[in-house]
Amino acid sequence: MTKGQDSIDLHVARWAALWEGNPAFDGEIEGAMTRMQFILRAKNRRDAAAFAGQDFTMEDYDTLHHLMVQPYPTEATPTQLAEAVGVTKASMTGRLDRLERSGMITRETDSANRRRVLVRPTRAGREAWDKYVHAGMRREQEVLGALSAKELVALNALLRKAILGLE
Amino acid sequence: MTKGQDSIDLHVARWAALWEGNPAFDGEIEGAMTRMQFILRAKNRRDAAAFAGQDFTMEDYDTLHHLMVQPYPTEATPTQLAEAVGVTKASMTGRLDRLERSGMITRETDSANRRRVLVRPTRAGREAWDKYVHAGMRREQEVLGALSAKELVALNALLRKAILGLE
DNA sequence: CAAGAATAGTTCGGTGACGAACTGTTCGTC
DNA sequence: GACGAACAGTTCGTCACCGAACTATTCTTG
Repeated sequence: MTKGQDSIDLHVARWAALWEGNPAFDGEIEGAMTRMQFILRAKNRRDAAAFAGQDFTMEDYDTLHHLMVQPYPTEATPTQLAEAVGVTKASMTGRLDRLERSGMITRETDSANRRRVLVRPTRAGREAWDKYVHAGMRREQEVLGALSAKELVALNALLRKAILGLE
Repeated sequence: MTKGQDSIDLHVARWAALWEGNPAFDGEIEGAMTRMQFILRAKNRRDAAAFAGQDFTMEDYDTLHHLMVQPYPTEATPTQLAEAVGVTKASMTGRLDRLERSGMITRETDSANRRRVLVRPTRAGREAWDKYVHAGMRREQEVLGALSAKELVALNALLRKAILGLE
């Protein structure tokens, strides 16, 4: 690869050639979206490899993780978890079924509002999370490892601005 | 939301509190990854909405799109497409089946290497792509709409650096 | 040049996600 | 305080995806 160019530069250049002179195409937008996708995919591949061939899956960890990091840690409802994780309530039911079956969480109907269900991690759940969280953070740091602390701050500033435009 | 803070700031602050004093946790890394996920999710939701309730699905478009933007446009193998799109070859077989059934592409075994299959868009395929590509770009521009041209360049510079560290 | 390794694509079985429909509970309001 | 709307969670049917096994070619090498 030419120095200073990544594979997405090629992709964008190729596409730009098809759109020559058309102002509707913005290579910087296309590049930014594609690059973010690329980076997240790299992270996901690493995660998948780390959990491959185990009984404790990436989804299990993902759900457990969001449970541990909730505003009121160690307690959340299925709907809250579904939103945090980014899946539907129906999918969350399935995920919680599995976690409950393997003894990682408990489900208890909230006595104050009997429609709600309170999900809590068990001791085994906490331990499973604790076992994997460090390696998970290490993988995240790996994929962004080329950036200095200052650059990371700058990156977050830009991303934050984009998000504020959406919220 | 406090001025200048996005929802991910809250998420990171909450998590940081759990890790107080532990240098293994880096809020900037966590923030950057979570924000990229957030932005791509926003894009994906918009795309899903645009294709909802139609016969022509988001996956159909996705596949067709990568076919049109290949190095040799209008011709690619299933494996190339699978890698470009980010699914397995098995999944790509299914996607191509559907596109072929609906007359968007043709499959022809390469006479020079009869293991390979050459995928090409039909006229209908090109037209379908053309119909959706503009709106798709508009959606991408929407989710990054808060950023100026300069900021987009800066964003790409940072992301590029991260990717070069991975490639 | 024959036999085994590598490659391209497909088939198959299983899993997780989704939207829609359903059950049970609580809220709102007249 | 009764009844319809809203809400929380689950169930159900369908669909796309994945890894592994399989078929058919082509490459390699002794």
